[in-house]
Amino acid sequence: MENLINYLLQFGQLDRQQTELIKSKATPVVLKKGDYFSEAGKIARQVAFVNSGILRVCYYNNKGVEITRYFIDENNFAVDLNSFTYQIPSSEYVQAVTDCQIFVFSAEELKDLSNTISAWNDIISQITARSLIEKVNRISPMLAENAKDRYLSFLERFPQVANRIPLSLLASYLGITQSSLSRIRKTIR
Amino acid sequence: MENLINYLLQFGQLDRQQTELIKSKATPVVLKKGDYFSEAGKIARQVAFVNSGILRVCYYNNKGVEITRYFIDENNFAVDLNSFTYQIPSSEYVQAVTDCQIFVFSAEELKDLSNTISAWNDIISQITARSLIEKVNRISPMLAENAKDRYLSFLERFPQVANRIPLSLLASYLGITQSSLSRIRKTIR
DNA sequence: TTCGTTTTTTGCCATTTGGCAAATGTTGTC
DNA sequence: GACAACATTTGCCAAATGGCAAAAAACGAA
Repeated sequence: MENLINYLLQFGQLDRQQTELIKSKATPVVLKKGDYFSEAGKIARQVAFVNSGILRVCYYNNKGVEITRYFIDENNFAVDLNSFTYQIPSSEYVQAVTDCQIFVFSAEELKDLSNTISAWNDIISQITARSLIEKVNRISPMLAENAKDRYLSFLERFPQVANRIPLSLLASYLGITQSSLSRIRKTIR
Repeated sequence: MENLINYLLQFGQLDRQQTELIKSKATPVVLKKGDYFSEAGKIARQVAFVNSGILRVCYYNNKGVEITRYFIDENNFAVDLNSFTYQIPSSEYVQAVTDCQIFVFSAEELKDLSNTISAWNDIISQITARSLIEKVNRISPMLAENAKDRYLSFLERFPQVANRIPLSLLASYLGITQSSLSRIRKTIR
């Protein structure tokens, strides 16, 4: 769980006792490709830290088409914030794109950590803000780009992700059809 | 400043003394259409609460084209979070789209509030998270929609904004050219 | 009102992307 | 290896959007 601890230490000080406590609360879980970590319609009761593998967040739009909102790769937290924070039913799925190892925290465990570790809330809100800012910064420029540039930007930013996910999901993330993405790939080779 | 106080009260309890303190820290500022609240290259040192009018956040992409990332209308905070939080030079502009009245807080004033009002940090991180989630939720589905649907969604969500901003800026927000947006409008009338 | 400036609309054509279905390629299992 | 299941590529054509420049409309100042 060193990845998790190192990640947290970026955002604040934690002594040995505190990191041990955090480790003791983290439950390792293995997800097989295709498994869901959380599902639309249910209330998210857990937070995950991705230790290895790739998750994606997706939903079905009003035309019934499945849309991939974003991918979550190693050393990032995955949580349906809306659902988890306000304990309301989720509108999206969190699914394993590859086999994954994740560390799971329940709401109660997080509460315990919050009560025991004074810096915890601050660390968590920093992580929350940073990861949301990242999402906005990632998605926002895409609107102004054409499909090819969106694909190239993705390759540049996530070279290690692009070749581990099926083309259909990447196309859905980029907001284009898979045939278009396939054609774009051809023009690049 | 009742708008500001009511907005804050959504996120936590504040007694009379605390709300008076907050009001005493807020500096009213008037921006004329076109004025900048903050600029790329500079470090954001202030946070604004929009009391009336509309701001927009924009930047120039690698082709030199001006892109409008989002609009901020009444009863929302405006801040370049990246720049303000980490005190690094900003990469974007915050500009008044219409004449605006805003209430401004400096970093020092916020610090004072944080030191005096125990609930303050919690309120601020809730506001931060909620407004970021909103941005993500707003932008994210747009990628999967065509231009007409993006426009219709915008109208539905911000009917009171659409007719106060120039078509060119809205087009840039929607990720299309202004001629396209003009044509889309025609098909709707 | 009138003139000059800015914003929006329109025409024309090129380019991009989508839709659909068939063909091809890939992978894992027996 | 042979097969089934799944993923990717391709062909064909239609629809959506862009680029550019001119026309029309709206706006603001004198």
